[in-house]
Amino acid sequence: MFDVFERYISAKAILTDQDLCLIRSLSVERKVAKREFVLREGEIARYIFFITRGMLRLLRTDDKGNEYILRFATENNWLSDRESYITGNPSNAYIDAIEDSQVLVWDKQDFHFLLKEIPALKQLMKELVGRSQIANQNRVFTTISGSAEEKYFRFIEKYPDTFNRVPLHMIASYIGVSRETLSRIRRHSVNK
Amino acid sequence: MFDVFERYISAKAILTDQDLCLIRSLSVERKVAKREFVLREGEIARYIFFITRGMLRLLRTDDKGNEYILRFATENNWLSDRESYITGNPSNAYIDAIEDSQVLVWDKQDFHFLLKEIPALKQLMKELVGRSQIANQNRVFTTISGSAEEKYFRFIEKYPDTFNRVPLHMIASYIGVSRETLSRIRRHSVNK
DNA sequence: GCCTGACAAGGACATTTGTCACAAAATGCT
DNA sequence: AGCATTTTGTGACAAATGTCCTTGTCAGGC
Repeated sequence: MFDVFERYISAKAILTDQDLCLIRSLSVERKVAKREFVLREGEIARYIFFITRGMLRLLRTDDKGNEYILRFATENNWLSDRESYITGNPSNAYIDAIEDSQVLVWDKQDFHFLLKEIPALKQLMKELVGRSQIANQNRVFTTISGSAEEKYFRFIEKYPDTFNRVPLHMIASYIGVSRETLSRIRRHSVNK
Repeated sequence: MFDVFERYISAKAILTDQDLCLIRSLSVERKVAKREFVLREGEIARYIFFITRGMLRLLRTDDKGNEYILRFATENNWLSDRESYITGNPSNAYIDAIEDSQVLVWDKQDFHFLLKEIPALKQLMKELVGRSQIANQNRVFTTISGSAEEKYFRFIEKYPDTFNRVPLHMIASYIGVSRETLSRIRRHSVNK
């Protein structure tokens, strides 16, 4: 399981064998079954995850119990609830697996230690934060502009792999429309 | 003008007089008139702004020419188009002033130099990036959940000061509804 | 192999929201 | 003060979307 991570990190940062060893020594390998939660609302996000296999999602619920997916995360991606992770406050989000998955887990303290010891890792994380800023900005724009139909097709265009792996109602929940609306959109676009 | 910044930065980071001098020496003071642009689509964001007075906005347009406001930025806030600033690609956003404003401007290269020279500044910017991640995440959630009415009242609750300073159609453009819808919401809520 | 639950689709209807057109009020500028 | 522009509100209508409900299919668990 760690070798997936090793390939990833070696392509993104220049690390010594010692660095890798250190990172590995503080990591925990974990399997997460489909529908299993690794973070629940009210808990504090003490861990950062790297997905080596499968797919997880970050989601929130409103007062009526509706789910809103904030992020799909697949292999070779990092995941945590940033808000709780950074602030140390109880999370208002959930993380669970959409497919049977395998993840590497680091404790926040340990990871912080790694960042201090391994500048290349720190640099990589910084780059990723920058990218996530950009992605979030673009998502905000996508979400406030355009119709449900546009959002749907933009999603397919941008995340074709994810689109083919998750049920439609989750895509509805990601773009912020009801699943019935998504059904309608699909029906109408068949005719075209 | 610089004294506003000085008060801000002194409250947020521990800097020596030399640090401050250095920061100041690389800054440019600039007035921005209401409706004046400091960044246009297609330009590269080479500067980072700190607002000492007034209010600016970051916005994008769609193919139909509709405006979507991504961010309101008031006194004591930093502003740039992160995407263009980070990637160096032409921006797909605009920045202009909503009120007559005063800003401090740093060239990207210069600012990068400052970050290298002044760890406390680097640390501060890192914190701000973290907060913007959280804010963006929350905005995505707010935007995909709830009705126009909910979004409107959540905006007022969250940004009462901004609400009182900007025209309503800009709030509509921020939360992603038409201004007519906002008018309706206001009319109905008067009766309550 | 059967049964349950998850998933997708569809119809019917209510509600929300967008669009267009116009008017009133407020504001800024000279 | 007077004029132009901006801002806000409103009505009428169409379109989009949500909600509730039923149905059918399919896959996984036992």
